[in-house]
Amino acid sequence: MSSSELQRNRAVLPMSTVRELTLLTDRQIRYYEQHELITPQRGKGGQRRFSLNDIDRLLQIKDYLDAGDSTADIKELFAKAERKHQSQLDSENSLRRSLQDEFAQIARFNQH
DNA sequence: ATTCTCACA
DNA sequence: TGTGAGCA
Repeated sequence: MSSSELQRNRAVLPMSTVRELTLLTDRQIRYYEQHELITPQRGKGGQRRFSLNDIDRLLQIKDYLDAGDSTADIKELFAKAERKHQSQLDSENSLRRSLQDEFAQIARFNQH
């Protein structure tokens, strides 16, 4: 996992910041969490700590909601996107392995 | 001061 | 989804 990707997942933002960045009310943000559209971490005193990816998710939720999708629809859309992303990574790894194998073969061949 | 949970004249 | 109460 890349360094920037880790940073986007660092949950450090408090409610107040997320509220302003997304233009959503804290009431709505908690509501979406209840419906498992986001899963922010918790800090001291049980307070939510959001990451940049959480912000991104919230922005997407806003768009989908405007487009007429229900919270259940959105949850499924995210799950689908996640599965797609995962299979994408899998095929990349598989391709990388076969290339490494081929190079290893070539290297062995050149030694003889 | 801020956020959290829970309940609802 | 909004609002107010009572905590931490």
